Amino acid sequence: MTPPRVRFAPSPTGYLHVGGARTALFNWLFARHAGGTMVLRIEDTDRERSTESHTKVILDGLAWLGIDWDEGPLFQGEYGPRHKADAERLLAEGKAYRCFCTRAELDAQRTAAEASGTAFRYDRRCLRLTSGEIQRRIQAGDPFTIRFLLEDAEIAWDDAVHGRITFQGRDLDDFVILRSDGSAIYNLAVVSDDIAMRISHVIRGDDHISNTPKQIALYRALGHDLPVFAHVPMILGTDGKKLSKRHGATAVGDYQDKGILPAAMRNFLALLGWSPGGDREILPEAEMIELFTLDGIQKKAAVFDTTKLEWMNGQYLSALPSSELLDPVLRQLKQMSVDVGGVDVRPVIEAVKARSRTIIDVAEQVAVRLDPSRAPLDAKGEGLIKKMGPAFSANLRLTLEALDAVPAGGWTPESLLAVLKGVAESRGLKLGDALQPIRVALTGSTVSEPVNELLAVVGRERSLAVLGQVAHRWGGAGATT
RNA sequence: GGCGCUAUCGUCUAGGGGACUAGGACGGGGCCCUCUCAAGGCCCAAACACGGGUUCGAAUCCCGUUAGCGCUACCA
Repeated sequence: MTPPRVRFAPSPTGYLHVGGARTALFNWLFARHAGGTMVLRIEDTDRERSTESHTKVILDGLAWLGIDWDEGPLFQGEYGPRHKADAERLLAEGKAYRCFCTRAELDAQRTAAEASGTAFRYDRRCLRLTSGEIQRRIQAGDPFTIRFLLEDAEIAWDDAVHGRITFQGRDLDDFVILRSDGSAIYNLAVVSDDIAMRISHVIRGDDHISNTPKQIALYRALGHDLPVFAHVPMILGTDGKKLSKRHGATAVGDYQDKGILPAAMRNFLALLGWSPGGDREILPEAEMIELFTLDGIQKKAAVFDTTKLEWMNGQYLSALPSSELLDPVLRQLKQMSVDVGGVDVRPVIEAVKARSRTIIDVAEQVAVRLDPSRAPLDAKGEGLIKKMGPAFSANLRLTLEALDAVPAGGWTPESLLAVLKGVAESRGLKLGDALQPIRVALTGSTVSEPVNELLAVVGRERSLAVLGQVAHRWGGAGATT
């Protein structure tokens, strides 16, 4: 069997949406699995809405997700002459005809059809034009489109995900393939390009199912074999409607900004509408490629569940070594305008990543622990202290005294734990009661890594300084509340 | 309206005639672990849309109903 050729063909009229990203991913997975070729084709024929910056965003988004391609980016706009030639060939062969109907006339027919409750179908009035009349109108400079002459026959195909899908020719009409300005309409452009690029498998969104019979007719009229069609389900918002801006983040870039790891995003997207079978959830790239097949694709639309994405991101975060998290975390810190000086943040990332779901979470916790310009406690932290009552300052003073006596060389998680346990024991305190004030003072939160590790990561000097400040400022206040 | 697609826990899904008292994961609840939280472990609640067939037997096959979604442009 010859290796398959697939394509991802976005139009640069907006950002790379998660739906498009997933379509790209499925194409890529399929190509890589089968040792085939992935073509990237930018469908920029809608000049009004297409922009170069959108193209760049799409390319960046794919790169971020780790989706690469073997040919392209090819720009559909450059193939106008071939599209036109194809249309003219169909015209010459009597498989298409000129239509002089104006937009206004067509609209009128459409509204009339709607009013009478029947489906609009072009009535082929221009097909009945005599050749003399056609010549006269061409000479007169009347604008015309080219319409495909659709045979009244059944059109069916075996979709790789849906099985057999059948349309009746009588439900379709003679659709326009070439605009009056000589540019191709989508259906022609796609077929012309897919033929020229020898695409063997068309993997695209469900919403293209109704275009497919028209495209099949075009393939046949142009004298070419059909590719395999695989129509993948849509991605929906939590309300079951097609995913759109009002659902919040829908662009791949939004998730990058939210601190999602590309590997997690890719894994999550792959599982939206595809399953390797069984209970597998976390799939490394190589395994995904190995396991990917078209018949693992779901027929049903899937709801995009951000919570599960974040869970999955957390899984990747915990599993990844801190060295690999370093760059994205530093980038995030920079964006937060946090300067930690020359300090190596990797140990902090290591200490903190298990409790994080996003890179932003990690960066924030790094900042809390290392940012020298950060005030010891915010309002939330003060509130926590108040809630803890007089015990807070009393216990903090006890542990601080002990910590102060720890030499720099002994400032390790192990010996810190021993010291702290010693204090608690000798004072008859529960370990938690002894440690929680330190945690709150250092992080302004009741949640963190184990306190001994926290102290180690923050460092002796900074720990003692912050603890001292807090003890001083809250020494009396805690007791009075 | 017409045409098409779809239908398993709230969500992502496993399942492709008997292995189903329907499995896993997210989320929710509980317990264990524990200096807090997370992770981890254990447990609980939670679904085959409905109605007909076919069959000894149906979540699985067929038909219908209902619902949702998509398309219905000189957009892609």
